[in-house]
Amino acid sequence: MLEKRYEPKDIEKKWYDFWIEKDYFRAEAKSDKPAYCIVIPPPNITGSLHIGHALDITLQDIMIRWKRMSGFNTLWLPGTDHAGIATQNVVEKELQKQNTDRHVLGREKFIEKVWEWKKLYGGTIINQLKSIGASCDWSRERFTLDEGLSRAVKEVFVRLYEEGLIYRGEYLINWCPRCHTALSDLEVEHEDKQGKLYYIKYSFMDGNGHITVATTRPETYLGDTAVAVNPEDDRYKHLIGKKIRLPIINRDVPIIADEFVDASFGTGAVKVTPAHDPNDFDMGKRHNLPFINILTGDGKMSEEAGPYKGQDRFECRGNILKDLEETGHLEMVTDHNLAIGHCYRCKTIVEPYLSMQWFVKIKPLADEAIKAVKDGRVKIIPSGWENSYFDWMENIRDWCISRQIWWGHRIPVWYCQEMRNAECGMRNGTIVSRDEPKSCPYCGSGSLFQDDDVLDTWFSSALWPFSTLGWPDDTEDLNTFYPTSVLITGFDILFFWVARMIMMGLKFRDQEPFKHVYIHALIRDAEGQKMSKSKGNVVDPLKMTEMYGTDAFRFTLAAYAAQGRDIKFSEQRVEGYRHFLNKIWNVARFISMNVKEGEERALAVKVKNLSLADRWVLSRLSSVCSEINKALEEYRFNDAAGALYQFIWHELCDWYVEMIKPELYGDYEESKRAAFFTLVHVFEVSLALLHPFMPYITEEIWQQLPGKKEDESLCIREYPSTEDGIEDKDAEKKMNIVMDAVTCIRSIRGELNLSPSLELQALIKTSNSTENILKENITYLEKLAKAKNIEIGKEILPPKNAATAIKPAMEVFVPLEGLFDIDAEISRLSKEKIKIEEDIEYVKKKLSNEDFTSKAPQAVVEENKDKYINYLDKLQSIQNNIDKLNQWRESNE
RNA sequence: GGGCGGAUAGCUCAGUUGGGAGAGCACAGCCCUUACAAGGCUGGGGUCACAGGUUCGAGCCCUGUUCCGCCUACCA
Repeated sequence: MLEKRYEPKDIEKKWYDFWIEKDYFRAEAKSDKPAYCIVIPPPNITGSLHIGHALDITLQDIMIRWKRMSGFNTLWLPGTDHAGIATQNVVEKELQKQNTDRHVLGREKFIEKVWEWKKLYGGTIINQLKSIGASCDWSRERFTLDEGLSRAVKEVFVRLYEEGLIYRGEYLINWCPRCHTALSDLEVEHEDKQGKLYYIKYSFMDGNGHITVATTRPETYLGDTAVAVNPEDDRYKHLIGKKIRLPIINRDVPIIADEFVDASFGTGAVKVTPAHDPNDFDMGKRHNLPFINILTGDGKMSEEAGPYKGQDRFECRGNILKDLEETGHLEMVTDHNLAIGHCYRCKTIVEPYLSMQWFVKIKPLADEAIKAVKDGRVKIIPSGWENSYFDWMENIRDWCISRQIWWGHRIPVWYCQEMRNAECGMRNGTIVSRDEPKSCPYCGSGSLFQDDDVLDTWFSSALWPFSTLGWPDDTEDLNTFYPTSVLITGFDILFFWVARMIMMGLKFRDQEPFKHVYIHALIRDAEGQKMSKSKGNVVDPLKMTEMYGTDAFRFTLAAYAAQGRDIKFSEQRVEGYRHFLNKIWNVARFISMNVKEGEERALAVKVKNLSLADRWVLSRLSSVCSEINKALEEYRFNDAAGALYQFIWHELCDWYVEMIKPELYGDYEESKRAAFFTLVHVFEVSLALLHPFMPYITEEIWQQLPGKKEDESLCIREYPSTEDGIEDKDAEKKMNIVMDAVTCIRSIRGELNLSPSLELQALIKTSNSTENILKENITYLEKLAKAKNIEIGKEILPPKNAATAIKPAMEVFVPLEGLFDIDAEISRLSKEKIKIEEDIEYVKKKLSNEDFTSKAPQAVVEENKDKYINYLDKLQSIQNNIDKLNQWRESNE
């Protein structure tokens, strides 16, 4: 006998340990079974489980458990990401607390520190994944800085370099002055802000007059090396070639002509700062202008800033504005909206900054990745995301991959310091190598030093689907599981990660890394706001599992996961699904209460005499099985969850269990056994269907269920298919008639506020076809409608003082005697009458429209004609009853 | 600036080839009926954002408008 309440805590741990001990989650490198593989989006080692992970993990676990049960050789490959900048930041903060910093420690010692930190805290998130039931193959867990993955990174770097797809050069990149490193374009978050447009007067060198330029960043004027105008702009044509003198610092720069300048914006004259603006950079190249870097790496003004040297960039802006104003060079200031780039890790405003960096020439890789999606080798679900993917891929720019931090994959490049011969000189002493070279392969010098930079973390993540499987070695895992089956993740890393995996997978494996990409929603709070620590509106998934149990939480996430829409998370809904678990738990208790000694074996007996209820529920089960499988196949998690909820609660519990109670409590052994067998069978199959969604409670109940299958765990029971039920349309049809009759009586009871304990008599006037069905199943009516002395027949006449309910093919009368209120009943029926009259009007209009009858499909026309006849019948019945009631009333008066 | 998505019951959302709108929660009424009051039964509640169009027929397809959300962008 099961406990009165379901207590998740102990049970969850018990079964997770059991599954691990039995090694169910381990995949086979070689197997006759078809392979099914998902690589986990590796969470940061600095992270702890947030609700987005919880959704992501739940959906993956559902797919994995479903496929494992469905007979696949299933691999869910887990791991974590070293998260270069984020992790370095965390450890640096620790050092700060100890009043030291990484430069004091030195590179080697610092990295040791980070590894120590990783050992201590890096496993946190992995344990949290386990706690929500993730059935990963932990024996294959990987970390992006593992020896093996590092080898893959070097291999890829070297090969891309050798093909000319990786190059080094001095360009404008996004620079975070706080993290002290370059960022890729993607790592910059733009935020729209109300800013100012400053109009600065530049006097001509000869002292006569001036030209005004507009800028949002006045401090950069210190780096100006030209003023540009559009060559077609009549206002300025005559000034081209003239020189102006920059205020305060008195540098003389030319006025140049460039097509890029939009004459309609601002004054039509642009200050050109090649070292601090991407457009100006291009112009600088075109016109051979000097590049003056006025900033230092930590966002302060450099040597080039003259009197402003050493000032913080924003402090400097203020000072410069003041000085320009005082010297009469600030013409005016207007409001101006602009998007400002922030570092995605620390939110500091980034600077376009000129520096020497490594880049991936991305176009050739992107072209292949576009093709893979275009011709369907990679399918993105929901397909709406394909547009974004193409848009980004088609306008992609070279990827800056070097980072000026220490934690990460150090760039496998060395520089020869001596460059003893021409060959070495030709290469600028650059040595790109998989292994650390002892001496320069070109000139033999032993004086080498390695590039200081590390690679973008996403560079190693891009290799994840094959580096984790053993690449560059030719492993069995790789042959078995690559390409993987599906990648499940949020859209926020579609470009960061998904797109880059596709590029790298195609490049190095000649095959797409996954066949499907399922993009799920972002979880917001109940008001639709993005969750963030600063807003204080985060929902802690671990708290949810503690309060409601992991299963209820997981089921909630699945039920929420409709495609293409964000999730507004409400705790109430978790509570609702906890009730669902309670319901399931109680059916299990009901079953356990009805098991008697020796009955378990009887379950194996082939039962022949199935009742209508048995046949109905088995038929419903059959269609639910196919519904669930189809929904999961199409990643419609919410539909699958909804179908299970509906079936188990409202069909199995509300109808079936109630219907078989008379049999279970009765003495007729054969039908008792049939009912019990069917109940246990349907429930067992339901548990199996549910298992991927709520693994713990289903396992707990299943283990105690009589007549379960041979397997030692629900984890490895075969996933149900339509054959687990028995399709029986005839039973469904008959059952619907029985249900209609029950509903009629219940409606009368409910609408007249009669007590559920009050037994009612019922007289049912039927058509030919329904009479026998109802007569055969009269016990259901008695039980479910709490009715007695039921009379069924074609010739039934409405008794006096009876309430009436009408359904297709039946009229139900409930005599009420003293309780009967004739006026209330007339008004009840009149309401029904109005409804049906509206219906009739609607269909009549349709049918009398010749266009409809001639142009609509014949089936639709027929359907409406049938409807019309049925409506008329119903109206007739209602009218007859109203007439009768009126007669009675008159005769009583 | 470009692109994408959304607007359906009080709330959160389904709605799969266009054939008279559904669920869960909330609400109201009757019930401690021996699995379950975390429950049962019954019921009320919608101009499917707005305006046009296509069609015999539109929540669904097309055009435009408004509001909201998101992505993207080298708008000085």
